[in-house]
Amino acid sequence: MRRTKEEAENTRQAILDAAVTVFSDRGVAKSTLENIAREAKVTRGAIYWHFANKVEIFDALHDHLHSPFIQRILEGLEVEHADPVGQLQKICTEILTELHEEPQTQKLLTLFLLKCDYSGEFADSKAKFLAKKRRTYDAFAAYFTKAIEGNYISAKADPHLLTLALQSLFHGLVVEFLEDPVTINLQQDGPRLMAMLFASFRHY
Amino acid sequence: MRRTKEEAENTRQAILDAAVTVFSDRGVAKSTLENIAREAKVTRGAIYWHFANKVEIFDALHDHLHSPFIQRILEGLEVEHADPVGQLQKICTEILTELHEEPQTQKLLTLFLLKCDYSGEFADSKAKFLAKKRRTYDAFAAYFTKAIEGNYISAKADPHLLTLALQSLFHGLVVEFLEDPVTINLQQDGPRLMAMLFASFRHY
DNA sequence: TAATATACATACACGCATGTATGTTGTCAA
DNA sequence: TTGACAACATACATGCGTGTATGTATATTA
Repeated sequence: MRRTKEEAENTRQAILDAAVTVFSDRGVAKSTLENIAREAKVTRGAIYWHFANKVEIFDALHDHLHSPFIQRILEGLEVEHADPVGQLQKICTEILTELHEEPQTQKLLTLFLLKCDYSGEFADSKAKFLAKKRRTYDAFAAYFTKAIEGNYISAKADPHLLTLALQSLFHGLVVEFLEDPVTINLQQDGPRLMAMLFASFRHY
Repeated sequence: MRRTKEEAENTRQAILDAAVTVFSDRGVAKSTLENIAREAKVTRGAIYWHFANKVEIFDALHDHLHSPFIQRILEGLEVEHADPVGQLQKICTEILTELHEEPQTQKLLTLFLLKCDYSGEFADSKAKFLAKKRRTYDAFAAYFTKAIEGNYISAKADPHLLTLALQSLFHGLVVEFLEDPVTINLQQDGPRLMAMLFASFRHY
C-alpha cells in the first residue's frame, strides 16, 4: 500500500487536522491515538509512521498553528506606522473580532489554553512554549519602549508593565470567552476593552 | 481495622490534601488513584471508601477550597465602605500579594486554572464551575452598579464591561504568573497593574 | 457483651492504550 | 522492469488503571 509522496503528506495533514478536533474535544490527556486515527480515517499504524507519539503530534500542532498566530502579530508591528500605539490597538482588536468568527481558531486556542497541561511527558513542550512566549514578551516590551521614545506614550510609563497589562488582559479575555462564550460577547466587548486599556496607556 | 470517626475524617482530609499535591504536580488527568493513595499513605481501598472516583475528589476540592477563596472576596465587598472602588482595589491587590507568598494557594490555583480540563467525565464539574463563576460575575456587576449610582464611577461606565475588565486582567495575570513565576514579579507588578486598571475605572 | 456496621486493606478481573513487530502493497529509482 | 524501500495496515505483547469483590479488625450500639 505504498502511497505517493503527495498522498503521504495528505495523510500527515489529515492526522494533524484530526488531532486538533480530537484534542480540543476530549482534552489532550484523554485523547487516544485510536481516537485520532478514526477521526483521520486511518489506522494507528499511519500515525506511528508519521509521529513517534502523542507528544510529537502536539508539538507539531504547536509549531504549525500556534506560532504563525503570534507571528502575524509581531510582523504587523514591524511595519512603520504614524500612530504605533493606535496600530497595536487595531491589531489586537482585529484579532479579537476575528476570533469571534473563526471556530477553527477558537478550537486551536481552546486546545492550547484550556485542553492541555504540561505535566510529565509534556514538560519539554512547556519549556519550548515558555521560551517562545518570553520572546513575544520581549518583542512587545521593545515595541513599547520605541513608542515611549517616540513620545507616543508618557516617559513615566514602564514598557514592562504595559506589556504585562496587555498580555494579561488579552489572555484573560480570550480564556473567559472560550470558557463561556454564552456570557462573553467578544464581538462587542473585545474592542471596548481594548479601547479602555489603550486609553489608559495614553493617559498614563 | 475499623477506625474512630475522627480518624476516618483525618484520612479523608489526608486524601484530599494528597490529591491537591498530586493533581497540581502531575495534572488531574494523569493522576492515578494509586498516586494519591501513596501520597496520603493509605491504599486505594481507603479512597474508594470515601469517594466514588476521581471526579468526586476533584469536586470535593473545588467545593472546599476554590469556593471559600471566592467567598472571601465577595464577603469583603458586602461591608459598607467610604470608598467602595478603593476598597475593591485594595482587596484585589491584597489577594495578589498574598498569592505571591502562599505556595499552597498557588498550588490550588494552578490545579484549577492550568492542570485540569473539563472534558468527558468532568463535564458536570464544568457546569457547576460555570454556574458559580456567573454568580461571581453578577455580584461584581452589581457592585459596580452600586458604585456608579453612588457617583464613585462615571455614569457613562458600563458595569458589565468593568466586571469583564477586572476578571480578565486578574485571571490573565494570575495565569501568567503561575505559568512563569520567574518572569512575572507578582509582588511588584500586581499592585501596579491594579492601580492602573482602577485608575482607568475612575477616569472613565 | 454480642451483634452489627464501619473503615479500611487486599486480591482479583477486566478493558484499554501503548508500542512494536510483522505483513502487504504500491512506488520510484536504477 | 525489477529490486528495494516507503507508506501504511494488522497483529501481538505488555502494562497499567479502574472498579469491585472479599477479607478483617475494631468501634459502636443495643
